[in-house]
Amino acid sequence: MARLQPVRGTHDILGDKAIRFRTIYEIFKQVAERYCHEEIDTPIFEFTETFKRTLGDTSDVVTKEMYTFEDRGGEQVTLRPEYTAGIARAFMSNGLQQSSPCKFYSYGPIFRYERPQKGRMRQFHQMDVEIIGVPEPQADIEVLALASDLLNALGIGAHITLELNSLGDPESRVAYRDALVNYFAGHKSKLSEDSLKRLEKNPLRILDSKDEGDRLLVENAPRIGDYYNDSTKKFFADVIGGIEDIGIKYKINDRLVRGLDYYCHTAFEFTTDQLGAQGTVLAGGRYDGLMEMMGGPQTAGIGWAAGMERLAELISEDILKNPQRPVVITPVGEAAQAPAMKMAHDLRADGIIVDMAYRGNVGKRMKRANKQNAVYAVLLGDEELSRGVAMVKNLDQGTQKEIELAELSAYLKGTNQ
RNA sequence: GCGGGUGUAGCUCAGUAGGUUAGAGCGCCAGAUUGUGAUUCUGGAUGUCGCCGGUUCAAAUCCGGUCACUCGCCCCA
Repeated sequence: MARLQPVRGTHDILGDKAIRFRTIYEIFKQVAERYCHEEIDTPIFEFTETFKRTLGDTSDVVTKEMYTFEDRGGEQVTLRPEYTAGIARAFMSNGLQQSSPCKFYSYGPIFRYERPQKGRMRQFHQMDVEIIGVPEPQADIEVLALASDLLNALGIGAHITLELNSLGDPESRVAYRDALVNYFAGHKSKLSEDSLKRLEKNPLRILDSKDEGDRLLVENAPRIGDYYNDSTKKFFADVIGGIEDIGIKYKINDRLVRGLDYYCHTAFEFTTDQLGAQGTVLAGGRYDGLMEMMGGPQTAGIGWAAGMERLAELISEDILKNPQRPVVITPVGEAAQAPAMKMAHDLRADGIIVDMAYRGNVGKRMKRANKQNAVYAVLLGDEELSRGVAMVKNLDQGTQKEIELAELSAYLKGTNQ
């Protein structure tokens, strides 16, 4: 048994989970296309450099969470730990500056070597949305509207809050960062061990520390809003005004931050209190500095990613489509086997969902039909064959009726609705 | 990477002053009913008690290690 275990932090998606994933994806696709986003599917691995460059050498994701290996040609490659870097790379590789702005959506597996817990896997799945090449706040508004529409379409809007912040333009952000480092450096003795490290690597992160002592310090820490310059203020006001006009509820959280340098302006998280410690269900922000950092031309970008596993836990039963019920063909006797297979094939060609009752006596086969949640069982034996009919039993009503083989498809379709 | 909890049948779980053959419900299989399911009745199989080692006359039970799951921290969707 030991060796038949899935690798730690991975899971098989089947049954109810598969239905949930598919339902969510279909709704996502529908909503995204309504916003004129196009599908993009980038490779699940890239040169390690692509992620190192963009995420920075000090981030946790790069230093300890990446699945990196050398391929047979000696290249260092990494299973994608996030979407944005790969899509930005694709944007440049394909010369899409020419057709900018671009709006993308994508869905697939993401890999991070983390300690698994509820709502956190090593291979997990994200839906992703990006708008590239639009520096205007309209992109921020649209991307937030898309997120909000998606969560509402999934029926979980009521359990989720949008937390919103602006990290400002580079000038504002640098000014704030300096003020913050300055402030915390003056209180080093009261900072938690984790936050002392953050002070070096990622001072903004101290703001969302869960340590009690840190929180007291954070209370009196400088507020980012006080460091916005005029253009940042205007940009943020435009975003807020835009989502208010649309009727999206939000909460300003000036401690919501992003560690990486290429982030600017809008940062947001849609969170829930129903998933334990992993409350963020969808998160994103603006990354106008990213392309430059990757060696391309300065290009604006904004996007978000949503965690499939977390959403799948939240959505309620009633948005799940019931699987369509099949017709089950039950041959009786050796002579009926081949004609039954042929019948199944013909009915399927007509678009009817058909399964076979493979073995056993009639009782066994009926049992199987029932277990398959079939609408009808179609009995085909010597007697029926000789007369060119099939016995069609309605399993819900327990009634049955002989149908001419030529009429069978039409009969099943006609009453199937 | 750090700390806590848990690991017994396919599933949900009983089972500790260590003691003979390890249990229940659900599910599964078979029969009652060899041309009629879902109900009912009868019967059956569930298993290296996560794995390895130690203590003991004796370990599912106690101890150590290990693996997995789980909750939290870090980080993040």
